[in-house]
Amino acid sequence: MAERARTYHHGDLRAALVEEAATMISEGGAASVTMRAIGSRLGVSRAAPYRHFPDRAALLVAVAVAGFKRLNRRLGSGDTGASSTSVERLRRMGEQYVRFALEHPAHYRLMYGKEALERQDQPELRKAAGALLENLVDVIRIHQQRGEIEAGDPRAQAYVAWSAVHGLASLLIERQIDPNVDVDDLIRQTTQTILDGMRDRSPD
Amino acid sequence: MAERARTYHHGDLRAALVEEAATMISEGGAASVTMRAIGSRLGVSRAAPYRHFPDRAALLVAVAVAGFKRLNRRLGSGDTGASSTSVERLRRMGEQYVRFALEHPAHYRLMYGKEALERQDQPELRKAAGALLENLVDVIRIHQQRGEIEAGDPRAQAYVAWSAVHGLASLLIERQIDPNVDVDDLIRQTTQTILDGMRDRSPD
DNA sequence: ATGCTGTTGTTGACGCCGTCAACACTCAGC
DNA sequence: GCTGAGTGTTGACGGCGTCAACAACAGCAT
Repeated sequence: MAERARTYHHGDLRAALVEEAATMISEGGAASVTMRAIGSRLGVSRAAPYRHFPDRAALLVAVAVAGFKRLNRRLGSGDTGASSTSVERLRRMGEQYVRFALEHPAHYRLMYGKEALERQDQPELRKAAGALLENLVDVIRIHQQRGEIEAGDPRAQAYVAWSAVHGLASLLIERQIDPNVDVDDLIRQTTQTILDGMRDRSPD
Repeated sequence: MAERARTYHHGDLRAALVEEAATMISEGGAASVTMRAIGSRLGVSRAAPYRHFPDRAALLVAVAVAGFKRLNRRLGSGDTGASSTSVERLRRMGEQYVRFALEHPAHYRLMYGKEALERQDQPELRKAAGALLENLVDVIRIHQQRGEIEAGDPRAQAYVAWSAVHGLASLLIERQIDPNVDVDDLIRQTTQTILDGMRDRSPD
């Protein structure tokens, strides 16, 4: 069941393609994922991937979707327990978000780079990114109810927070930030600034 | 001096290439800028651009640098006068930043997309982006001295603010944000949250 | 004016790419 | 065992970036 020992049919080429593409992306960026190269690496012909994806962009979209799911899982696993004091959970989410991007820069780039996918509105991708947003909205709503975050449309606040961490991740990945600054400090300061800006100041 | 009326030599092909590339990018994205297409559009051969740029990436870098300069000029032109109340100037910078990105999405993408440029550390590009950061640091320092922004490393604060507006611009461009939300409101809320988070709370 | 030299533009060719069409193999179910 | 759908292969086409060899021009010294 494990290895089908060189049969004509691969066994599960589709899954293998997505996995191998992710590996290639981390090694040489999305541009290095060519249909010919990935076929060769998996021991199949250049046209074999077309039995599972209509074109190269579709394969890359599948990889991007997988990335969003991984990221989502990572963010969700952050202590759902109410043990966290204050808005600690939100801070941790932001931190994990940026850390994911730094650990998988090329993959992260692909997830947000519509350019590389050159396609109209991938619904799958939109759904995966949407799930991430929903997660964030939920957490924000919880903290609103606890009075730790000012009232207002939680979706808008989620967009603001998402913008901050995505922007930081993007600038770091694209090497727009002086390598001498302490990344951990910067992450902390970014999340802290956002949280301070969203803190409930009603008793002011 | 204006038109050299079909001579063998173009006159100023280098400048024409950068300009035409920018046009093509706005029309069909960076991917549509091929050496053959741009040559054809300018009435020269496919290899002519190579007399002015070592390869396609170098041409795109030149376009990206031009974009940073335009953006910088736009941000700088925002009322240097001390007439602005409070941190109004910072808010306006953020707004103009995002607006630029929305008006020139493909160009903006190129400016930050190292992937498309697939190159090691373009010093020209680094310098252009660096100028933008310096600008922001200067303005933040001014507001710090006025006591409108909490003390601390202004560079770190600049990175935080930059992250927020860049992230928002990026998410908007990549259509990750529900088109039903009011973009102007979102821009305002983002800049406001960042400014609140950076506001001096020493008399707390 | 003439010829030299460096710059700029052209054409031909190479290899790589995505993709399609036609063909080949394999396997499950009859 | 036959069949048909699913999967993988090969050949071919056009487009791409790029290099090498060649051609036209501009400016300058003579």
